[in-house]
Amino acid sequence: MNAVVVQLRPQSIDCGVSRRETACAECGARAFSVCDDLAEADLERLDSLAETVRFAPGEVLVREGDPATKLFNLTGGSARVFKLMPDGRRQIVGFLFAGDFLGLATGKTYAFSAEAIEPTTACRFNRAAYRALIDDSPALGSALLERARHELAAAQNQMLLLGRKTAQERIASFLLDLAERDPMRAQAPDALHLPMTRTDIADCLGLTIETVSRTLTLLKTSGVIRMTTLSSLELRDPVRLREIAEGL
Amino acid sequence: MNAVVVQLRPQSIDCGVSRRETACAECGARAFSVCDDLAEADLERLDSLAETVRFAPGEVLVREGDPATKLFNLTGGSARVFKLMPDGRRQIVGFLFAGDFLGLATGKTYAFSAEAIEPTTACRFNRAAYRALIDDSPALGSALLERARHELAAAQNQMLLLGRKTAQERIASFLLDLAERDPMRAQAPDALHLPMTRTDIADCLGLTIETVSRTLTLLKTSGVIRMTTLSSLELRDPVRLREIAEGL
DNA sequence: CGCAGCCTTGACCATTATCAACGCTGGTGG
DNA sequence: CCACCAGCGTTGATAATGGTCAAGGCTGCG
Repeated sequence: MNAVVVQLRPQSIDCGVSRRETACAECGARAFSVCDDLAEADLERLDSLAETVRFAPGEVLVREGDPATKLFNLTGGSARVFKLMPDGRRQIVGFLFAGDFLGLATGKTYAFSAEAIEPTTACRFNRAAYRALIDDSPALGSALLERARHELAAAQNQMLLLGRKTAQERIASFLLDLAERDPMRAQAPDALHLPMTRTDIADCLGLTIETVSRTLTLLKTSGVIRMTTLSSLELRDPVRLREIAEGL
Repeated sequence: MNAVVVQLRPQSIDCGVSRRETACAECGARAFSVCDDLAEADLERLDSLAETVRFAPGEVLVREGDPATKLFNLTGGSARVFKLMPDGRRQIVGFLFAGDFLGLATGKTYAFSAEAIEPTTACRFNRAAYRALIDDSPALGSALLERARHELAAAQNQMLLLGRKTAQERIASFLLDLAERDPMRAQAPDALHLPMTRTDIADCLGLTIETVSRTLTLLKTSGVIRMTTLSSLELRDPVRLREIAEGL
């Protein structure tokens, strides 16, 4: 397979993994090329651009306001992307998992911070060199544009969630979203791993940890979900959960 | 000026206005080319793709769920872009003004609806043909990617607003945002036109019309703004307004 | 001039935030 | 190996922000 750009899971295009890393152990089965027509020279350039980096939990990938010199492509683990207000209020604008790209929304400086949640590995690129490569390769450019479209659509869904949904609807939407975006480690169908803390979930959904906790208890009590441990649960009634998420 | 892509105002790249329309009366002074290197053949293609359309207030430009066959570029007036929940709850994900592009976040079907607020004119394109042109023209593609970046960054700011700001902070942010995005019709500096209804503002900020009204009254009373008519106001203390928006 | 639609204001209510206490759990050191 | 401690999560009581319901006032158009 001669592909720099691989799809690690549905609707998640990895635009950074170099050839050596294409056969990712975890997700190799799903990986397929969406960008076969890159020239050998481009592949060499990408290889020379990329470096593999590791982050411990809590470690900073990028900091809001810093000059945006690097782009990242998560190859393992997970990260939170967030914005802060001067008084410390935090809004998590997204979680990243293996295959997700960090830096699409980035201009001269980062408009958000990002931290690893778990031990995390990523492919790091020099932004300027990467952009030069995009300009040379229309296929890579349109793949990125496609990804930006998905992120924008996801952002609009999140606006609907934050602006108009109740606490229960938010939690239900969040769980379904997570199940769809991070199916890699599902041991069983409808099993779900929550690498992030309750505080992270609260800051993503515009709630407090208490409300998150109470709402999870509510869903648990009504039999829609079952919590196996603090960080893993089971969607016992995904259909009902979807109805709740949509406000039905 | 040989430019299909013109910048109508800072950070707003018009990727659709054909040559004939480049010298827009309202904003001609600010327009400049960001995409000079399009071939004459591409210009002809764009011309043949584009058609000018008019919308009366309330008229639908696109409807959520419909096949996405058209893209739009507003050349005058304004529009609201929104998502609906089954029970009618509405979230406005953005307002569009002259020079704004509609359809960036669009895949096979529209993920949002859009309606004209005022009498509105737009340049309409066939999506498939437009995408083909993008593939042929790297400059146009990267201009679109750049625009997608800005929209994504704006979406993240809106998430912070919806998830973590108080009613007063939301209104202040909204007014400042509007002042920045729609400076065209400013008669005086810090004068501001509100083409949308209170309901629109509420549905954009995740509030009710009553809260919007009360909060505007509050800002009026504290002397930060002054309302000239229902749909136009004056930012009397932009610095203080900014502080309020940031939660200081 | 009158009406319809939108906006404002007021009174009351509810969802969620805040404050507080307690419990679980995993890691560390005795 | 067990016990303690720190950090995170849960639960409860109370409070507040913003929502709901209701009435009245502009305003612009016919």
